[in-house]
Amino acid sequence: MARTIGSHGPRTMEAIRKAGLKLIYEHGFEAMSLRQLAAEVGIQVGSLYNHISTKEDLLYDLIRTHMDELFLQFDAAMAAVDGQGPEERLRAFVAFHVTYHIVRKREVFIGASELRSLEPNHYEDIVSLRRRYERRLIDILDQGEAAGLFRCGDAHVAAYGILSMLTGVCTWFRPHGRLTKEQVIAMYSDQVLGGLMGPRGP
Amino acid sequence: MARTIGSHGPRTMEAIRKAGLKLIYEHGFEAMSLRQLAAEVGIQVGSLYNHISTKEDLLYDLIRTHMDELFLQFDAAMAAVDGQGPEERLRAFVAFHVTYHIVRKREVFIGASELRSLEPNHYEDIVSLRRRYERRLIDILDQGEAAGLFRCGDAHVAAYGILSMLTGVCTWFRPHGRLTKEQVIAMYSDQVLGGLMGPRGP
Amino acid sequence: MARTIGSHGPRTMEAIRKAGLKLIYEHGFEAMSLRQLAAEVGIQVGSLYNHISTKEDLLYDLIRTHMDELFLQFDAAMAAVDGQGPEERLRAFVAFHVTYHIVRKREVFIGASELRSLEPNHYEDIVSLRRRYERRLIDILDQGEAAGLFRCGDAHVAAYGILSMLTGVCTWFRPHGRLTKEQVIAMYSDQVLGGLMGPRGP
Amino acid sequence: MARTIGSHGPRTMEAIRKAGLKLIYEHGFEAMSLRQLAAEVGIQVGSLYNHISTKEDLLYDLIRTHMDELFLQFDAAMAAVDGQGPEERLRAFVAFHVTYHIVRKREVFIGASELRSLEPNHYEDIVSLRRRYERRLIDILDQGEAAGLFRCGDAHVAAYGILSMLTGVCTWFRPHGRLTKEQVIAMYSDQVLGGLMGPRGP
DNA sequence: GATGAATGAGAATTCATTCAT
DNA sequence: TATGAATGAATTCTCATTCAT
Repeated sequence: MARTIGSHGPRTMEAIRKAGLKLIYEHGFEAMSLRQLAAEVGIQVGSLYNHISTKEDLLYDLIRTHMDELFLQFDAAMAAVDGQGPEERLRAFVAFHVTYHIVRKREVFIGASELRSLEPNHYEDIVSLRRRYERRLIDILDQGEAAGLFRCGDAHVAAYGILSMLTGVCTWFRPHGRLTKEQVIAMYSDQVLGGLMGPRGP
Repeated sequence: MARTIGSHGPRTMEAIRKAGLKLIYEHGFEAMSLRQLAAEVGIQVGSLYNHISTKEDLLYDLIRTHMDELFLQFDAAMAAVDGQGPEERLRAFVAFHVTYHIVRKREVFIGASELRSLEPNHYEDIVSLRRRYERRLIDILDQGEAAGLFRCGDAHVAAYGILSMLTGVCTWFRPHGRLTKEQVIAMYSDQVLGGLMGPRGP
Repeated sequence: MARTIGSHGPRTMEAIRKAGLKLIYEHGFEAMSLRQLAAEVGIQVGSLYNHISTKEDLLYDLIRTHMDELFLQFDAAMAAVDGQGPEERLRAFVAFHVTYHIVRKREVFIGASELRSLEPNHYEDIVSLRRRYERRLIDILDQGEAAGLFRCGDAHVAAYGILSMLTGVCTWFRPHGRLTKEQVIAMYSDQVLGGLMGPRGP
Repeated sequence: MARTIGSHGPRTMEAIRKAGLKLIYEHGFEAMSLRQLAAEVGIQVGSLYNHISTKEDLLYDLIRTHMDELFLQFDAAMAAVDGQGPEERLRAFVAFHVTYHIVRKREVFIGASELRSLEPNHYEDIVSLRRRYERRLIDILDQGEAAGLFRCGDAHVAAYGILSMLTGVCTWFRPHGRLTKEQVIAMYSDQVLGGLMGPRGP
């Protein structure tokens, strides 16, 4: 007998993506079995293959979609400070990055920790998108440096440091914890700005 | 850990640890098979069990050893600034943390990304060590805050941010890259100190 | 066979038979998947079942059709030498068999090598048709033996040998190769006739 | 718990080869599952992989071993007629080929019908051995033709015909059937020799 | 200590087939 | 008739682990 009633094609695919996101986040991509995934979705293992072509392909799909969304939301967020100075733009970047990494913490975590499991082509694709995103921050730092506002030392290294610091929130931030998202953003904005504009060492 | 006394026993165990470190770093713990490991060491799979009791046990051994080493070296490094002020101690912390994370980048990476694969007991053990290490930094921040030197907002969150930023070096730092380790330490020291002592936002 | 009446039904069924013939010849029946078959035809897998009832059923249909055609053409070919002597009839048999096995090499190949995959009933059906065909040759040999023309030793065994020899052409004959079909027929006629009428061993 | 008592390594491998030969002959390579094979041997499926590296590899091993044996026995058989004339050598060839194809009918059958399932490299390897074997017969025919004894028409085509005829015995010969192996050899020797030395067509 | 052969569970993937739309 | 999504059993192969030798 075929087909349980309900759950049409697109709906099933959406369920697979959702379940995949959850399970990969919780157990890691290698550790997640398609058995688990199918069970979570409520279909048979073989039925997965009506929607995905490969386990790796699901991973790529999730990460790629996340990267696309990242750029989409980034552009929207930065549009609000278009034409403004490097300080305002850096503050906007911090606010956006922290927000996105809190709201999409699972996508973000997977997108950073499971790259190893991508096929070479897919790997290259994602890595180049990540570089392009880093570049966005580096550009802001360069502008700030050019304007005599920031002292970065090295814009690339400063950017890596800032990104690492901000991205960390997806690890420890708890929605109803001691601090609100806004407080964290305020703190980290000060810390980042202070780091680039503050006093130099001994 | 199943360290067995014998003729070339310790030597073999050391080879297993070395190979395990390499393979787990390269492929991830789940993705590394004991067959690969045995091949890398140059023995048969079955022989591994004369030295380890479990695959998971090897992972725990590697991480635990790394944590012990971390504390050992931390204590040695901080002894040099014993009795000095928070700023000197924070600079010493930055220097130590960056150095360790560059030199032991594989241990550090595994110790952060493969915790998921530990048994509950082992997991708790390592996580509490990590918390204890974080605590060391938080203490410095607290002292700086108490002394009116630092404005952290929230010492825990500030510490997480600093740790994330500094730990990032194990991902991107290349020994013969554009910047030396010392330059990176100088930059990040300024950035961290500036972040805590610099101007506040709008 | 599940030939369904309809608009482009027969055309689709013909396409399925053609594609099936090709794929089974190339990969073997077990190795051919219905997915491959559907793709070759240009429809979806499920749609195949509007035309066939079973994978095995398609195989039987192909082989059975081939056997029917074999007898049809055999009768037509032998009608031309009706009433003539065993030698002429044997030459006609050789010419017919070689021709058919060159022209229909895929059907012939499948009809010999994929019998194993037929259901018991279908298997019996085809095997009995094959025996009936062999019988046609044995009859000719018997007549030649009775007429004092041939010395077969054992008509069955002689027939098996002749059939094997002639059937072999479907394996190695290439349409534009060194020899024409007519040359092969001439050679093999001589060889077969010589074998039955030639000198006896030591 | 590991290992059932008995059945050491080489013995197990021999059992696998024997069971593989039987099952592939009976069901075909594609249709034989490793489940079946393991069950026939009396071990678990996974244990097969202590002895073979791949299902295809087992097939290659069986066929390659058969080809090696074929040449070994061929050389031994032909040594007995070394230095004799083409007629004696052809009779020896017929006797050898028929005998081998009766005694090793399963190896022979597999070696002809399952080539499709070999990897390209393995396929090439076996096909070239088969060509080399055909060459042995062609050489005899060429010598007979040169000596004015045989009229082949085309030595290659004649050889293919002879090989097909003789090889056929592995399909229909039954050890305790109507004819003994010796009778079949005698008949086919006459038929082959007659075919090459007998009268030419109309 | 090392080896090689075993286990049994589990991996991803493919298969023929069904059927509501 | 065709489609797409489902089933459930089967496929080859890999895994960590055990243990007699």
